[in-house]
Order: sequence, then C-alpha cells, then structure tokens
Amino acid sequence: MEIERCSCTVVHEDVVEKVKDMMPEEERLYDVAELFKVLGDTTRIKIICALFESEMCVCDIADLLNMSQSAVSHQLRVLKAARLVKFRKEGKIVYYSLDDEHVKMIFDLGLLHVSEE
Amino acid sequence: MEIERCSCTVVHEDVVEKVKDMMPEEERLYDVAELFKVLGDTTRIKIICALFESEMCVCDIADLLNMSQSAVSHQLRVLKAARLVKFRKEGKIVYYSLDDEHVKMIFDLGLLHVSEE
DNA sequence: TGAACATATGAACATATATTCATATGTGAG
DNA sequence: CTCACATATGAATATATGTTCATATGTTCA
Repeated sequence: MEIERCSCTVVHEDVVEKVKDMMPEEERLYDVAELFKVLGDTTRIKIICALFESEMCVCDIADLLNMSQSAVSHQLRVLKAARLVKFRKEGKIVYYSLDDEHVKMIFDLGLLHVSEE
Repeated sequence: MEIERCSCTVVHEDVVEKVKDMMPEEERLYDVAELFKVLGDTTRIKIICALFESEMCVCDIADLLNMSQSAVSHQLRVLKAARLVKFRKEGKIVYYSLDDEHVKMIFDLGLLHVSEE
C-alpha cells in the first residue's frame, strides 16, 4: 500500500526524470546539508569568522564572544567534527585555527548574498 | 553585578582586541548564519539542487522528492524568504527557480568540502 | 456561478539542538 | 605527588524547527 505523496495530476514527468538523473547521491546531499547546518549557527559563524584573523585558544574565544568556556568548547567540537577547524596543543592551552581554505570562500559568498540590496 | 563568562586568567588580550576589530557587525553575522541555516536542511538542499537543472512546479518537486505538497510548499516559503528561489505563475501552476547565482557557487564549494578525503 | 485542481498556510506534534551546570581529564608548577 | 588551571564532556532543559493534517486561497474550465 503506497502513501499518496503528490496529489497533483499534472506533473511534468520529463522534467522530473531529467532532474532525477542529475541529482547527486542522497548521501552527498545529506553531507552538504550537514555542513551548512554547522555553518548555520550564530555562535559557530562567529568563531569561524574570528579564526579568519588569528588562531585562538578556547579562553580567547569565550572572552571575545562573551560566552562560557563550556559553550565554546561544545561548539568547537561540532566545528572539529565537520573538519572546519583544527587545533594544536601547547601545554594545557589548545589553539584552534581553520582547517580549510574553502570555508573563507563559502563565508564570503554567504556574506555577499546577504549584503546585496 | 557581572556574570563571569570566562574563568580563564590567561587570555591573549592583544589577539582578542585585534580580532574584535576585524569582526563584521553582529547583525551581518546573524544574517549569514541565517542563510546557512536555510541551506542546512536536506529537503531544502535537494530542492535547490534540483532547481540547478530546471525550473519546477511544486508538484514536480513533491513528486521528485517523494514528499507531500504541503511540506514542499512550506520549505519553498523558507527558501523564498531567504531570496534563494523566485517564482513565476502560469495559471494555477507556480514555477520555482533559483534567484541567485551565488547559490550554485556556495553549493559547489560545500560539495567540494564534504567530498575531500 | 460552481466544480476541480495547484498551491499556501495555520496549528499541532515530534524531534533536533544550543546552552547551562556539574564534573572529568590532562598538563605544568612547586 | 598535589594543586591550579585550561579544556572536554555528559545530562538536563529550553527553544527552534520540519512535517503532517486540515483547510484556505486563487485560478481554470464548463
């Protein structure tokens, strides 16, 4: 028993077929969405934006954003999982920096989009 | 009475100051995060990806993604609010297409990032 | 005008997620 | 070894958000 999803009778089947062939794999699309989801949070965008300028330790970031150390650490974890930031340890201090060159480009394009008009 | 946000004593004040000067306005960062949040959903990414290939009506999209017309319409509303898609009406059919050239570039960079290794 | 249909929308519900709080881990200094 | 400190993490809570269901809007055609 099939669930009726599209009640419309006039579907442009040729278009749908053509598009279906061109669509990347489901998993790829999921991963891309996941990446943008990570970028889609004010706190994380601020962290990334800060790291454009300089590597920073967790305390620096917490101080800059006026947030708790814990909250920052949690978000750095998410950024790290998305391979957006990397870190180096110097004694007990952990310095975070950007892991990727694309991020700057993606961010700039995003900024451009929201800045238009 | 001030809430203690960063309990750390060793903050690199010079770095924090320098970064603070370089940070875009709070509002801009909020908008950028908002844009990526819109891109950060599987359904919406699929819709955008489909529209790379061709304009489509709501029914086409619902059929392609095997989703309800209502769910698709709700998501198109979000995409429209973010100025990512535009539409034209032809009788009772509404055709959606991409509103922006950046989106393709942003998407491709995202795809590149998640495709690496 | 009225029926059929494509799309939009509001409310409700279920799920995801960001921050807080408490605490654990790991490192350097004495 | 022990204390102080920078960071990480788990559980809990509050909030945001995607989909469904029911229904409204608007257009075409008879």
